[in-house]
Amino acid sequence: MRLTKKERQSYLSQALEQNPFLTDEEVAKKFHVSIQTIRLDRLELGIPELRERIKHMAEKKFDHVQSLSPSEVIGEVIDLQLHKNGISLLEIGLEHVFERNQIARGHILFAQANSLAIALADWKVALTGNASIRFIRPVQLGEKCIAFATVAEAHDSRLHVGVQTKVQEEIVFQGDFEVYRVSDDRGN
Amino acid sequence: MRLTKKERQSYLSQALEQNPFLTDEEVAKKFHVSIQTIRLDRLELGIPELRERIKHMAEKKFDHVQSLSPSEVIGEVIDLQLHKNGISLLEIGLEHVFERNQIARGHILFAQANSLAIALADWKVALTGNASIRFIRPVQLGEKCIAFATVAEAHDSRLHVGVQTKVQEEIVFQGDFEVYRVSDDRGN
DNA sequence: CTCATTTTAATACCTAGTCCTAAGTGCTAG
DNA sequence: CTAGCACTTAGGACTAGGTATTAAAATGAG
Repeated sequence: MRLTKKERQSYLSQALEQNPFLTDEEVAKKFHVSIQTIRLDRLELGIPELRERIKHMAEKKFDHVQSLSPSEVIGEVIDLQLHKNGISLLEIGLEHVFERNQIARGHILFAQANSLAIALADWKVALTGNASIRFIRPVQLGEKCIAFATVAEAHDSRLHVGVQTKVQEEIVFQGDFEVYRVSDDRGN
Repeated sequence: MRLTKKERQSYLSQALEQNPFLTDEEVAKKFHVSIQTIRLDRLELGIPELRERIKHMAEKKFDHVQSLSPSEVIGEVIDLQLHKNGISLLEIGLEHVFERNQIARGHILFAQANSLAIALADWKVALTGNASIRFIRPVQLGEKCIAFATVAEAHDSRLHVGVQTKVQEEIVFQGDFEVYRVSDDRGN
């Protein structure tokens, strides 16, 4: 016997995570055991069969594509009063962090704040002009960031928005954004 | 007979595009024809079976996730002298722009500059502290952004980096980043 | 040696198909 | 009216990649 049951099962879940397209037969050969053993393993580990795995992936992708294109909205706007204030929520996931240390990349927090600031402007086309920002403490994987934006100054075609992002009452990010309006067909 | 063959086939491809998870049986009921008819239709239209459709979707998603996690590297670093200067290239694609007007979202340019600034620091863990930035002109879909970063000040654990992003000699973005070092196990 | 765990085997069944042959339906042109 | 054609439906055989169940081996530990 090569591996113990536990070892095999741990390798199995790894392998399927890395390549979900493997059939039971293929992994069975890899581990030099019978198909049935692999199936028992999957059963115990609660890993669904190939087709279900694939289906779930496809469903996720489908949801994703339907709901938000990757860069379109970072964070979920949960409250918004145009030209006044807004709140956006973002849970830091694996796709947001440095692999090495599980700390959220700066531009993710920036993107959340920036998106919110732009959403505050009730203009067809709004862009960011200047911004000055401060990353106060690193944000870890899994933390929920709540960005609070308030309009400090409002002009015809310019908005000054202050954004504070907190994790559990603790400020982690602060930024001032100057958002300006574009006259539709390109402008500025 | 409800629909002609052509009509049915056109609705069929539409329906499957909109919801690729439909089985032949389900659409057969929808169109009040037999399963065989639907299968003939798919054959003629070159539409693969449910499982293949789903698999292809999953594969696409998989490729995506494998190649670049959306936030990991924004822009391609083409030149880098640690603690001195660096250059990064980014071609604005569909995934970077507002749908409405094909202008690159601010945080994309920020992300490119931020990634480059952090790459300049030869530290295991480097994070952005403060930054002040200026979006000088909107960047359109398809434009190639070249970010030039130079270190203005270098201390033990802090780096001041200036970044200028240009599209064909024209400055579109400017930022000053303060990058700081973290003593490995979390720190700061 | 014996007992429990682990592994393998064998069988029936499932879904969502493919591929193939055959037969039925509806309409049109001679 | 009927032969011919396009279209539709039906049926059977086979497929992959399983589930679920039962049963028999193999193996290791006490």
